Amino acid sequence: MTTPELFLQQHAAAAIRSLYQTEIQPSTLQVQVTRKEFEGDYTLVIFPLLRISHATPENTGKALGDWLTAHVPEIASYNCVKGFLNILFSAVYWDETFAEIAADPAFGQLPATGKRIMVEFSSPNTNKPLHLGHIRNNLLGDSVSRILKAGGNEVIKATLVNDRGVHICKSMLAWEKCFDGKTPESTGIKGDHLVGDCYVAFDKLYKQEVAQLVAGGMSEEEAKKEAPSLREAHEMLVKWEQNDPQVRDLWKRMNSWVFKGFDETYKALGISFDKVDYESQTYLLGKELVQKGLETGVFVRDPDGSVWCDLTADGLDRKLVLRSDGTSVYMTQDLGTAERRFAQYDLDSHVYVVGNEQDYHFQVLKLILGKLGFAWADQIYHLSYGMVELPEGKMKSREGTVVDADDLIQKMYEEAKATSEASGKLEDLSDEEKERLYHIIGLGALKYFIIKVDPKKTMLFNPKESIDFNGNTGPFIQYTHARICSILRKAQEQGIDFCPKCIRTDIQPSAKEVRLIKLLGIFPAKVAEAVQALSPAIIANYAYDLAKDFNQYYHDTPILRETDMTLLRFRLILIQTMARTLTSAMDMLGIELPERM
RNA sequence: GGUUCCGUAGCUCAGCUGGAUAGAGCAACAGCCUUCUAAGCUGUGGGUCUUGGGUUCGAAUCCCAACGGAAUCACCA
Repeated sequence: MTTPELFLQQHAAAAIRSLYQTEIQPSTLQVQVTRKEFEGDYTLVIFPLLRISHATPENTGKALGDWLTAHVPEIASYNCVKGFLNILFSAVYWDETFAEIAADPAFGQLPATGKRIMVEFSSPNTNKPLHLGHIRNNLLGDSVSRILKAGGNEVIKATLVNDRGVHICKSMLAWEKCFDGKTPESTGIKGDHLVGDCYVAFDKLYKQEVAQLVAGGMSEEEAKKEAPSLREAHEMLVKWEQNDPQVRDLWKRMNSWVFKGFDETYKALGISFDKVDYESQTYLLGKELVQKGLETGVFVRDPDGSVWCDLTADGLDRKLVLRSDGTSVYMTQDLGTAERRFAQYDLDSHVYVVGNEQDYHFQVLKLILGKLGFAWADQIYHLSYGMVELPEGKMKSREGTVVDADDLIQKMYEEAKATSEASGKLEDLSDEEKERLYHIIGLGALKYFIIKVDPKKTMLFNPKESIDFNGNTGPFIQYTHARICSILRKAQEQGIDFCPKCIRTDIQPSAKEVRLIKLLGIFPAKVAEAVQALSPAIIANYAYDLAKDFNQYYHDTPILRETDMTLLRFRLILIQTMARTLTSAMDMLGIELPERM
């Protein structure tokens, strides 16, 4: 399908060839949607053409406009304001464009690229429950996966669970010391929260110890290193690495609590993975790469045995890839994991959804992989997203200012329930159906709220003002869809038959209908843009525009009271197409659209 | 200090491959439920697009500088 922009560019280029005997690349012509205060559908910007026409903007525009209306049947009329040539397409053109969209079952799906892409996201630590920051990560990762899929790619959703390290030992230690053998079963506390409580308890204990040491005359810096609980945690990590059965057992036990808790949260968020890696199984990867790098001179070994990569020539620092004791660091593991994944899955590219505090890390990762000679190094994308901040600033787990994921999801559900009950529109539904709806709506509000903002920007969340259900929100779009479904339901009850394949092309669509068709037509371009930018926000804002436009249309077009059957069918097909487009856009965001609410 | 990112209405955000008078929502105010769902629609007020230069016929958008904010610069992950 050619877009109106392309269509106009091509014909305008032909006009220029004919009028001025000049060849011009159609893509260099500037075409935009006409601003609504002017009459027209699309606007060709004339200014850049003046050096070809050697005439005033008005005369150039008039010459082009005359040529176009005379030679292109789809162009009905034009007007020229200053250097802007506003073009009106004929009704037939819009009908045909719309017929194409409506008849295309895969509208908005881009052609298959044959590429396989891995998207890694979520990657939680197993020492505390998920919070709002993780929600942003999860939603972005899930949505980007869906967008890439709509963009014609095969997508593998992966996560790397950070299940080992000192932080877990801290929780384990605190559990042994102060939790009297409490379990999720014995307390009824969700596993990840219980382990999170242990982590907090550790921190409390640790701080007390540091304070005591400082009171005893030690410097604060030294006290922070010497606190007995921290030493114990480190000893525990060493035991873990030596496969000490007792430590391993506790580790497995506590991790299993956490995994069970995470599963619930993922389920509530509607998120799943195709591939789950555990750091306890991958943390040794990458050591052979270090060896290889040493042989090829990419890395150098310092006298103390540590191995480094010198990136000063690239404007960065020296980066450690192996400690002096021969153990690996984060970077080592990431190098190895990337190599293994590309080889194992024959990936064409790999997206990492990780917060912007790791921008530097990924810059280095990419560089090193390139130096090691992997051709796919430049196919690694770091989808770097900004932090979620509270009005008081950053969330700090130690100060108890984190917004817990489970709590937030629950709160959204409750508000959806309260709002729905107040409206009283769902009384005939079963309790089960109602529960499902409250969940869909609450989650829709939460997801949309987070995903509509540009990933790279820091975003603000105010827990005191609950996430809105009015205006530019998920529920607004869900509501719009429910209204559309309601109309289609009623049309069906009345026995009106309409199928997208048989749109008559002799209808004069109203201005609002033309606007809707135009907006629908942009959708594939929006998908392409979102794929390119790895940004769900583009799709979210598009979906809102579509819903907003529909609501205005809905308000003053009495669709079901139309008596002309041809026009009625046209309208029904139009709103059916709207529903389909809305559904596929929201599907890319992972937001469900209820048929009523 | 080096590097990267951000700065648009009272608040939260769009717009950024340069184009016409900078857009939504929230909050405030005024209307619209006998008509397909009022989680909606219409209207009013609200802006030096942080500032200053530059490029251009034309800049919120591109370049440079300043100011303000964030991230990062570990033998942490």
